[in-house]
Amino acid sequence: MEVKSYIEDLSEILKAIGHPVRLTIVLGLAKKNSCVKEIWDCLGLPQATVSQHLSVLKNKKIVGMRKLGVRREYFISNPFVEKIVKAILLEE
Amino acid sequence: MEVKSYIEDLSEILKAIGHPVRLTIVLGLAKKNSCVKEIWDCLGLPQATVSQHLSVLKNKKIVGMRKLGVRREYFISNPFVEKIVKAILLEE
DNA sequence: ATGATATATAATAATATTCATATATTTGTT
DNA sequence: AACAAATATATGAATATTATTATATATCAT
Repeated sequence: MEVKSYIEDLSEILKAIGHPVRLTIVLGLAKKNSCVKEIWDCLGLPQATVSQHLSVLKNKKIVGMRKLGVRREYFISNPFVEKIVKAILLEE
Repeated sequence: MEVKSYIEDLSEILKAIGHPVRLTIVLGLAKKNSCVKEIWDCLGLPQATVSQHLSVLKNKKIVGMRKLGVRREYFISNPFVEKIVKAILLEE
């Protein structure tokens, strides 16, 4: 099991949200928790693409997931990312 | 000349600092403006590697540069990145 | 002008990321 | 049990990133 430094962890988080689709997903989740279908309907992207990006975010513990029947509801679960999101939303 | 959306610009910035070496450089610059030699002495990395990473940061307008004789002094020039750096330094 | 120091750039091989397509799983409904 | 809907995973080709090595440029001192 690999051990990562604080800097490595942080840079992986920044890199994960440093992708236009994933950043859009995260900013969207900041406004409203959503299931996959809502996200790809909204972004006009293939379902698999959205699932793949969500999976990246989930692996880095940036988002969490709740099962609601067949649906999966995603939400931001990382306080540092929430801070960044707030900084972005203030800038707009 | 390519036109980029706000989200694309932001995600490129996050991606640029989402690399362990570049994040280390940026966090270091937040404490003290430095020239290239100080940075690679300090990080134990080849000079070319540091120059290349600085060049990535410069292209994204994350850092600026001042000539001081043979030396080049780098400094953070992006307010959004400064906000993120502050958020990180508060977390430690 | 020559040499030394600091930095930048070019070229490239190794590696990682991305997106699309196809397929598999899971859950609810009939 | 069979089907449909929502989501996840596997595979692979195209592309991008990374680190290394070698070379080039710029500035200062002699």
